[in-house]
Amino acid sequence: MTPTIKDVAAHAGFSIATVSRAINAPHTVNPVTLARVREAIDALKFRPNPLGRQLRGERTRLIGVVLPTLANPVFAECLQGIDELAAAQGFRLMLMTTQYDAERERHAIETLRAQRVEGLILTVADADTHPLLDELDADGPLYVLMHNDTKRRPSVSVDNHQAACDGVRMLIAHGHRRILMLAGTLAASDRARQRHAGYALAMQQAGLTPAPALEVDFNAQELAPSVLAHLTSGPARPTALFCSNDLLAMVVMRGLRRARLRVPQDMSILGFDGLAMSELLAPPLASIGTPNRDIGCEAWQCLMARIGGQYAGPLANTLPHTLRTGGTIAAIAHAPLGARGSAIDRGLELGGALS
Amino acid sequence: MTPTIKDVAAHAGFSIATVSRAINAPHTVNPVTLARVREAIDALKFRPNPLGRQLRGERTRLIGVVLPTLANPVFAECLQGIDELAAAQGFRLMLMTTQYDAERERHAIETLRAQRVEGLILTVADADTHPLLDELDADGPLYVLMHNDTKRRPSVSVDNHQAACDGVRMLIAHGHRRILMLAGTLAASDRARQRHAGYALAMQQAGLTPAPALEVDFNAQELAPSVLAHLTSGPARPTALFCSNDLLAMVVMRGLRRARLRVPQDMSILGFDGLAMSELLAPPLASIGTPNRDIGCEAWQCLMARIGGQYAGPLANTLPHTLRTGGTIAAIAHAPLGARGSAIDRGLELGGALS
DNA sequence: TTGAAAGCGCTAACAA
DNA sequence: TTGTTAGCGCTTTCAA
Repeated sequence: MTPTIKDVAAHAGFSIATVSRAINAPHTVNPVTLARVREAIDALKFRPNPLGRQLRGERTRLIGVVLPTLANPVFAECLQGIDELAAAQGFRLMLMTTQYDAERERHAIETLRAQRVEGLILTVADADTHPLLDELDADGPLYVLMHNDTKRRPSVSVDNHQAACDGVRMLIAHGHRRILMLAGTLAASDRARQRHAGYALAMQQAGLTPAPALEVDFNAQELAPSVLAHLTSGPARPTALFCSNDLLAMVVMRGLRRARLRVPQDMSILGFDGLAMSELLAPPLASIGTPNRDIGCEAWQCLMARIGGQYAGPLANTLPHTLRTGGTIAAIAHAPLGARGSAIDRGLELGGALS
Repeated sequence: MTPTIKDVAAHAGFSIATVSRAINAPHTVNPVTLARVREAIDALKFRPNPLGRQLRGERTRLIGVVLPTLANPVFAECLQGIDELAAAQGFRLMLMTTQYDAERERHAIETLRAQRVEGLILTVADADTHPLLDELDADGPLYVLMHNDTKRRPSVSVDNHQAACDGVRMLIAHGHRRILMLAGTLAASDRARQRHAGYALAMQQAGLTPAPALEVDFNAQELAPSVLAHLTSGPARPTALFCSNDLLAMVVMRGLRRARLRVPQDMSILGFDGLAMSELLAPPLASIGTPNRDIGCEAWQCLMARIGGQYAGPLANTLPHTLRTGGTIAAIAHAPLGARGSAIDRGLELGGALS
C-alpha cells in the first residue's frame, strides 16, 4: 500500500531516523545523504503520515470549527476567512455544524477534543451559560468564539447591543415612532438578547416604549397570517421593522409585498448582517453589517496567538460594525415637528460615534 | 493530562486489552468486568483517542471535502447535506477550499491523502482533464465529484447541458429571439461549457444564432460599462439574458436597474442555481434549480457505498433539475405570430420532458 | 474470559 | 553525521 518511512529508509539505504531527520531537520544531515533520501522519497512518492506524528504527541496541526449552520452566509463567510489563513499556515480544519442544537454542540466539541485538535473556533447558541466552555477553560484545548458577544470568554464579535442601538436610533432619526423588532425562532441566543436590549435602549432614550420581539419562523419562507395582521392592521401599526437578520428581513419584505404594502413607503425595514446579497435587492436592504470574513480571520489569529502562548489582546475582541443605509428606509413626514426635530438631532449626534 | 487506556486499565485493575475489548466488543467480556471497566471509564472521563485506532487500523473515519468556495451558497448547501449524514454516521469531515485554483486543488488533495482520509468528495474546476483525478483513480482514496458533470468519473450532478437547454427553450417559448448568455469570469469550468452548449443547442433548434458567452466579472458587484453598453444599445440589443448563475443574475439586474432598464419589461432574466434567496427578490428571479443539498447527500451515500465495495449505481449520477419560472421573464409580444406560435409549441413539447 | 506482546508510522533521546 | 531504540494510544493475535 502507501509507502512508509521504513520503505524510504530501505530504498535509500539509511535508517528511518535519518529519513525522519532529512524531512524534519534537513540541515542536520549530510548533503549527499539528504539527496539520496530525497530521491527515494520521490521515487516512492512517499508522504509522511501525519497520524504517526500526531500520535507521537507532536502537534496535530488540526483546528476544529463548530458552526450553527452553513445555510446562513454569515457563518459561511466566517469559515471562508478561517480557511484562508489555515491553508496558508499549514493547518487542517475539521468542521462540524450544530443547527443551534445544544446536544449537537456537545457532541461536536467532544468529537473534536477526542481528535486532539490543537484549538477550537466556534459559534454557540449561548456562550455565557455554557458548561462545555467552562470545561474547555479548565482543561483545553484553547478556543475562540465568533459572534458570541460575551465579555467572559475569548471571543471575536461586533458589539451587538451598540449596533442594534445605532440602527434603531437611525430609524428614530428618520421620524419613526412605532418600531417593532422581529426575531427568528432561534431567538434564545446571546446575540438576539443583546440586539433586543440595544433596540430597547434606543427606544427608551427617545422616550418611546419598546415592545417584546415578535417571533417569526422564517424557515417557513412565508409570513404567518397572525404576524402579518400584527404588522398591517390598525392605526397603531408599526412604521418600521427592525429584523434580527437579513434573511428574515427578506422574507418579511416578500410577505409585505404580497399584502400590498410598499417598502419603504408603507413600511421601513432594517436588517442585521449586511449580507452582500441583500444589497442587491430592489430596493437595497438597509442593514447593520458585521465583518464576517474579518471575524473569522481575527478569531484565527487570536487562537494562534493563544496557542503560541503570546496573546496579549483583550479577552473579548470587538470589531466595528457598519450601518448600511439603503432604499428600505423612508423618512416619516407626519410626525409632530418638535419631536421629529429632536429625534433627528439625537440620531445625528449618535451617528457620529459610528465606526 | 488526558487519560489513556492505560490509566483506565490501572484504575479498573485489568489489562489494557480487556479495556479495549470492553469498549469495542462488550459481549466478549465478563459482565462484572465490563461494569468495573465502565466505572473506571466514567470516573476518569476517558475518551478513546482516535489517533491510536487510526494508526493501527486503516479506518480513520475521516472524509475530505474539497470545494471551490463557500461564498457561493450552492457549495455551502452541498456541504450542509454532507455534514448532516457524516455526523449521523460518525464520520469526521476535513474541509479545504480552492477558489477554483488548480494549484490549491492539488494541494488540498495531497494534504487530504496524507491525512489518510477514507474518501474524498470534491468539486473541481474541470473534471474531465484533471491529472490528479487520474491519480486518485489509480491509487485511491475513493472519491465522488459534485457538480462536475462528467460521464468519465464518479459524480453527482444535474445534466447541465439539458438544464440550460430547457431554460433557453422556455425563453424562446416566451417569444424571445435575441438571447445572450452571460458567464462569470471563472468560465473555464466544465459546467460553464456544458451550459453554453445547451444554450447553443436550444438556439439552433429554434433557428436562431447562438452568441459566445459574454464574460462578466461579478465579484466587482458592478457591471462594467462595456458590458452594459452591449446589453442596452441598438435595436439589436438582447431581450433576454441567460446568466450562468444566480449571483451573476442579481448583479446584472442591479446594473440594468441603474441604467433605467426595467426587469422584465425591458429585459428578461434567467438565472442558474435556483438559490432560495434569489426567489425573495422583487420580482422573484426565474432560475434553473439544482438540488444542492441532495447532491451533497447523494455524493455521500455514493461514496459510502463505494468504500463498502457495494456500489451498484452508474458512474455518473444525474439528479433532476427544476425550472423555476418567475417574475423576471416576460413574454415578447412583437414577434411575428407564426414564428412565435411555433416557438411556444416547441417549448411546451420539450417542457413536458422536464422532471 | 483475560493477559502479554507485537506493531501501526513516526519522533527523539541516547549511542556510536 | 548516522543508527538504535523506546515509546505515543490503540487493536489484535496468540497463550494462558
